[in-house]
Amino acid sequence: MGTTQLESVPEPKYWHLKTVLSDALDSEFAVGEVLPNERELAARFGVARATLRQALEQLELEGRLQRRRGVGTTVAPPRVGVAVGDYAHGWADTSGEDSWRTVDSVEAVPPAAVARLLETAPDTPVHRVRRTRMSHGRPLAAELLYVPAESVPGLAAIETPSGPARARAVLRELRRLELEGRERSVELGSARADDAKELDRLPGAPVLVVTTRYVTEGRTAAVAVATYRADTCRLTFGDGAGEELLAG
Amino acid sequence: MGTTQLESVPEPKYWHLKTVLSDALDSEFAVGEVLPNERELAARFGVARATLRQALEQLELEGRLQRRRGVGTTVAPPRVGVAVGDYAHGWADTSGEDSWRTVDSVEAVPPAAVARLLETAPDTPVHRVRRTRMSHGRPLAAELLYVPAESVPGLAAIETPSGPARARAVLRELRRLELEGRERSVELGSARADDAKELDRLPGAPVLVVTTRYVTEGRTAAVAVATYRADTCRLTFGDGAGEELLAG
DNA sequence: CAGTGGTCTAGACCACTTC
DNA sequence: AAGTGGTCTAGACCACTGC
Repeated sequence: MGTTQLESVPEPKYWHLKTVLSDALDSEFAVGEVLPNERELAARFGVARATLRQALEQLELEGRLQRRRGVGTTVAPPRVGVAVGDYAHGWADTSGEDSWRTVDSVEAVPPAAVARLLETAPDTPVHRVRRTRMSHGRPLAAELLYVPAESVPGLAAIETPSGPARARAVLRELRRLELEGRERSVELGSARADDAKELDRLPGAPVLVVTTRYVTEGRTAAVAVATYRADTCRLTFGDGAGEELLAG
Repeated sequence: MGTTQLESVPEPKYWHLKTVLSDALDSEFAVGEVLPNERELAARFGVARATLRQALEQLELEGRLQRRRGVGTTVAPPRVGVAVGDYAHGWADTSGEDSWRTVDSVEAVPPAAVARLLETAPDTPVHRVRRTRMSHGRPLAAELLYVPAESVPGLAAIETPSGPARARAVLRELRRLELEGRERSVELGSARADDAKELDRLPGAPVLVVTTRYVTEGRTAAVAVATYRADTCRLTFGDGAGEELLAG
């Protein structure tokens, strides 16, 4: 009766390590503070560096740590609440601390999955506008906005065919459409090389992929695929009633 | 002039491996098919098993593969589109292929973050209803619903204090409230041990954490924290206009 | 340049599922 | 008992940052 089933299911070392580190972060470290390097931490806990890294990886995934090659591991600030889909009525570049930066626009054939949403034939090129979402000077998200030519009929063919000016022209035309609704999905992905670069992360970094389908007159006017840094972002979706407590 | 800068930025082996495997999955494997085991794959590609595993991990994160200890690695079906927040008006257990299963309810002190949202004092116990969301017989999500006593005043104190019957009683009372709105956030997390068990995954598995705050009469009526399997789920958010193409 | 995190190896053993 | 994926080790070298 006295046998209390101690450690009959021993948890993995890296899991226990993660708990210990997590508690230490709460009590002994301030946001921004740098941790001892991996080799020292591993030695201090008496584990191999790979095991220690497994624990750090989890904590980074949860947004508790930030690791940068050549620099070190620092305590991350709490995740930012990022409102998706509340940037006023469409595609305006807002200003201030949280804003979209329009990069450029090119003609391109969208990936098959996007073409399906756009209801265009698989090889039809469309306008592809690249934007970056910044907050307090740091990149939050990289977005590719796919716009079929039919959605922006007013676009003069003579204008410059690519680059930032073209991108703004596409957005300007898009803003004239009346939206009937939006449809969104969120899933986990890993950053492609180009997105990773914009997000200041390594390729393969975990991202939240937000796919938005904009509907007008029963058609799909445009499709946006935005990849948000999963380590730093908490996506918030309001439905208009009341202040956004969650966005805190 | 002829020097075309080949491989001046060599990509990591596991990254290249991932690409190769991903292509192979598209062209040579069917959904549900089992791959050769890790030791053999590693040998076949001439890399260490750890390196191969790094590639497999990424593919699993992207929902391309499913790995089960003692069984093997299989090709995963495309992610399910899961509608969050469309289960008809509140907390009804829907039936059919996609449904919530109410597990139980206990009195418990919510985590600090939840207490803050509920606007209750940190140590106030509340009703905690546990539910599981199933689709086609497989677990999609595990949810903890926190309901302050004030939100369900009609709850008779004499009823059984915990268990499934109590859980249903709480939900029944909750359904009488008129909701003014909902506020949602989505972020990446890793499964706690208890959630992992319900989701049929190992602890630490990547999950999408959906936090919902239900508002009524300016107050927070309840807070739900649902953890969805990130490997199998794509969360969809409609806003009511038109069919859900993304839910595919 | 020194110091950091990122990649990679070649092994070992463990936990779990299946037969 | 055999076979799978999961954990862990002790090393090595690479890529990047900052002084």
